[in-house]
Amino acid sequence: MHIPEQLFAALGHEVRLRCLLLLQREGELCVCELTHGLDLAQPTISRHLAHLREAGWVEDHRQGLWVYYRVSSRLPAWVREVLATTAAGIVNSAPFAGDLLRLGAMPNRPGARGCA
Amino acid sequence: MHIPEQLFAALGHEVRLRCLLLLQREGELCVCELTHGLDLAQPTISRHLAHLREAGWVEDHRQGLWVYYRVSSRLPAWVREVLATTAAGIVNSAPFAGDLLRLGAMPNRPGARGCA
DNA sequence: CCGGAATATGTGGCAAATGATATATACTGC
DNA sequence: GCAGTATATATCATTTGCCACATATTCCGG
Repeated sequence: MHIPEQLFAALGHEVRLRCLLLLQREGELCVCELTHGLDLAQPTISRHLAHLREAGWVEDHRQGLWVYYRVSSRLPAWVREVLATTAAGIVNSAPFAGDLLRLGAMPNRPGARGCA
Repeated sequence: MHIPEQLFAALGHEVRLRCLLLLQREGELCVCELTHGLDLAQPTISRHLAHLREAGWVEDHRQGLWVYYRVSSRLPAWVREVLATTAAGIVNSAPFAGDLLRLGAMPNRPGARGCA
């Protein structure tokens, strides 16, 4: 859909904004990484990811047991620019900076490194 | 306040986004100009302007009978950039383009031209 | 002080978002 | 097919947001 006010409505919730910031920075993350990074219950993360998915801001693809999310590849240029500007503007403040630290310190991350 | 998710939540409503876009383009507008541009009831506009004011997006000042609103001068640089990017991205699509046209065609506009 | 114009706020009802918890689904390895 | 892990969805209670309408407030001119 990509309706402008729906973009901001989606960003207008702390959990979704934190998720999108991590995805914008890391490129692609599975649900358990987001759950660990934000330190929230898994259903909470899944619900907000579903919200972002239905609004068209993220895409998901399953890979075995894990479902990976990333910022949608079909966004208008101005939307990508808004996301990038926002990420740069808030990445060093709470709670976003802490999310990145927690994610970086997460043990047994799945993915390319084959730790799981 | 300028808490990121509160800023975005304020934009997450069509009426408020349309108001903010007109303000971003025109610099300063009174309530009756916004009411005419969006073609909505005055209490609707006032209510959403109050929402934007409380979120920190706009400032108002009274000048006689009219109350003028403008984009707040104390927004962080990245927020102003998000707003400018958004405005440029959506200004040519509905309903935003129509709002600008209606505002431009409004008769008896108050302000510097002293028409009222 | 009074009437009228511009703007703001109060109220009631209702739809939608949220949070916490429980449960269902999808996949892997055996 | 079974057990276990990862993820998604259902449910319920609560809160929040919104709309339409009525009314209040602020200000100006006379």
